[in-house]
Amino acid sequence: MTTAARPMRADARRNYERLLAVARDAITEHGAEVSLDDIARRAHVGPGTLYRHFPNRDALLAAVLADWAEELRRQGDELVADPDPAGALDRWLHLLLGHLGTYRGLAAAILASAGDDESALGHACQPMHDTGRTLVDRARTAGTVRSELTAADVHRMVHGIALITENLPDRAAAADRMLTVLVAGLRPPPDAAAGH
Amino acid sequence: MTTAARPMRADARRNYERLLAVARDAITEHGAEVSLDDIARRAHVGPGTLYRHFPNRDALLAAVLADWAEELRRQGDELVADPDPAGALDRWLHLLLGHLGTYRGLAAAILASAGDDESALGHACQPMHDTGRTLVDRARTAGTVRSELTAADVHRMVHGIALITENLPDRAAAADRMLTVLVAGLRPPPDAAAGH
DNA sequence: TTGTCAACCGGAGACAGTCTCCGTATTCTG
DNA sequence: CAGAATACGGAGACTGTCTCCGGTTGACAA
Repeated sequence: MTTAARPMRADARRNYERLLAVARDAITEHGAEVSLDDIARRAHVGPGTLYRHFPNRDALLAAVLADWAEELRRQGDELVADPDPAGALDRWLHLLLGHLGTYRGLAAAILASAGDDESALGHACQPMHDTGRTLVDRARTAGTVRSELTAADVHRMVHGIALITENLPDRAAAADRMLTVLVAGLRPPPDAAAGH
Repeated sequence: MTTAARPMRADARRNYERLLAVARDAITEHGAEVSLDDIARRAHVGPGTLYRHFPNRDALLAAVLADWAEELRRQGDELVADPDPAGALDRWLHLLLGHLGTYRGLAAAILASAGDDESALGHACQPMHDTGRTLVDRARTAGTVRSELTAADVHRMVHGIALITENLPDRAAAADRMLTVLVAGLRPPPDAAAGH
């Protein structure tokens, strides 16, 4: 309909794959803010070639994260099928936080791209946001999440935890402590349903 | 002892003041990541002059934030004097979050400088961190904050909230919702002291 | 195989930002 | 007012982003 007018030329496909592989390594090693020209150099390709295949950093990130996002979507779908709203949400938040720790700078990039229709990364993360919305909404309906909270609020907070812990020496432990606080704080205050 | 070998030369003092004033405006308008060369230009001063007075962005930020930090310290001291540990901490976190919203990029800058002895900004924020530590420690001792949490954890989370809300259209409201979650989540689980 | 052309490559270079070096200018001091 | 101490400022080195376009390569038909 819109794309795939013709299969890629062989050299183009080669370069595309090579760039993707190099980018994955570079981002693993140096975080999501690694120099793009550097990736091009490491892939033995001119900057023009990189920018032709990936118009901007977001697009490259989105391509690198394709599997990542797919895995998250899959696991999210399982949780959506889980009959326990509170437990499923809890596990989802842990899952999400773990995934956000995969690369440095990832949470910041996703946060910045959220809600931007132009952003390839934003598009790539849509399933993730959808899953979150489903789980949060369901939990709120079940009364295990404060009524005033948006699904976006909750996701944003998880991203925030990833953000503020990513340079800590005891990252995982600190992130865990904070997520515990978040999960506990999500619940409505005990006397919320009592009054009136 | 260490500093103030001699009063500043008149032209130096003039430039210093002018840079500070221009920087305050620029940061208010464009956030903490505004171009330093641009600040120099606006102050009708060469980049060299700016960098002589403020060796790096942190130093400039620290100077701009001097009043800000002092005000926070003052209000923090009042809260330290408050006999109610839980209430004082609650008010402190609100206060802190409000202050962190003063300039865009502020929370990120402070977060990055925290625990760096070389950083002028880190040094400028020391009183803020001290106040936080006092209030959190006291509240934890009083049993209104989970025992596993560090004062740094709590501060970091407030910074996180500032960070993730700073570009939202309904910043203040979202920040409020999230701080409510944080404050609620800080409390130990109801059955924590019961068992055993 | 060869010719043709659309598709693709790569790198020069424009632009913006950080930060330094050092010849020149200004201020202070006696 | 002269000399010394201090400060100025801008050229420019460096890094990173991103574009433009002359030259090259691969796909396909003849």
